[in-house]
Amino acid sequence: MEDELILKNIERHIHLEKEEVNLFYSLLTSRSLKKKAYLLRQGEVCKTENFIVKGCLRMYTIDEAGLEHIVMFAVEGWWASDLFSFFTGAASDYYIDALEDTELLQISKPDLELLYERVPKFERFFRILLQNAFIAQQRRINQNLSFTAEQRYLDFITKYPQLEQRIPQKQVAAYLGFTPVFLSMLRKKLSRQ
Amino acid sequence: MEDELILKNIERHIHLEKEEVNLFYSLLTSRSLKKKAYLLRQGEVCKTENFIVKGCLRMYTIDEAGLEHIVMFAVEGWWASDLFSFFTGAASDYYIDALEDTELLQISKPDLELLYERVPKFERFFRILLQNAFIAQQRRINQNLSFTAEQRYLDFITKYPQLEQRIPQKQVAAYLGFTPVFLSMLRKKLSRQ
DNA sequence: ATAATTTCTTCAACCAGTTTAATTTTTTTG
DNA sequence: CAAAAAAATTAAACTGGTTGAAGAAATTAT
Repeated sequence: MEDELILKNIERHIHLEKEEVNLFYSLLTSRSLKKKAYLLRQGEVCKTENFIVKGCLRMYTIDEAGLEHIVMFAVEGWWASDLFSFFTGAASDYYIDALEDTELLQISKPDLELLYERVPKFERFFRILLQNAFIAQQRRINQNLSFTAEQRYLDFITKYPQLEQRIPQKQVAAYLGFTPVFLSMLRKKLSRQ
Repeated sequence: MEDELILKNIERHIHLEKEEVNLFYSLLTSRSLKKKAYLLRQGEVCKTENFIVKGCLRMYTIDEAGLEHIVMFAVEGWWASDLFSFFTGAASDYYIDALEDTELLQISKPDLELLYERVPKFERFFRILLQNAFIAQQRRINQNLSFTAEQRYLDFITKYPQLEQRIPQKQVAAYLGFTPVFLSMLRKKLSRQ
């Protein structure tokens, strides 16, 4: 089943009884997104936490010049949502859309709160999720400060293995913070050595 | 009293009874750091959450080339610590030191856990703290991608008002991700217009 | 106070990454 | 499978930000 992936993901951090698993499953909604379909748009409130069963999402902004800047990618086994908007109920600054046909499992905020009440250890799990997201961001800030474009690209390849093969290169450039043209030059240079 | 600042900070998010305040105060330790003194070094575990009563700290890394890159500043009324190391018990990648003589209020992890047990709503407060730190980081990643150096500098001035007057300019440059020389040129250019 | 150290400024040469635009390759669509 | 659209490559001119070096200003230590 598809559900196995999400269960494995959760049981890396907390152990669940069979009934607790059943309750959790009963609160999940599955959803499909076609490639290019939006899960969230700027100005909307992010109402769900989304676990990716299959496919790939990106979260991004559009700057004044109309350029897209990608804050995160999420593939199978990852959670994707604007946690800020989800937690606070504020309008999101971000878009989230699908780079491939994608299947999700979603849990809404009221259902999550119900879950916390019935199975408090889920609170622990979602706190760990936030912590991990925090750490990943801190790492990225630091790398943007201390790495060259080339180092960032090489790090990207190892951090998101295979992803480069699945998505357009211009998306990689929009994540790394330089132009597609420059990425193309970089790749050429690296392939020569 | 110095304690008023930390109480105000907390009561922005949760309301406390007198006894709860007293318990909280009893778990705080105050500490002074002379300018240039370290609160945390790379490789150490961050054992406390630190509230700044007076002064200024910075959290930074040193890259292979020996350059310092500042991940955050923290002034009066802010919390500073390596949350990752604090939560997980892992060795920190960061240094934290004082840019001015600084006075802190500290709470250790065991005491924080005691506090959570006795006054569960503190759990809420520290979760909000993590959320806010998360949001601030997300904003910074996005700005590093979509803003020019000049925009980032102007944004810095409004986000950390007066801080530029308190610390050496080279620290500002190490935060913004460019050289002190370039910052000097930027300031000259901006003062002319 | 004076000396020593750190920080800031200025300038010129330089380099990493951008821009624009033309061409080719790949992917998507009917 | 053909046509259209999107993405990738290449090259040349350009710009934002760096480097190194030298002097001036400010801070710190004695």
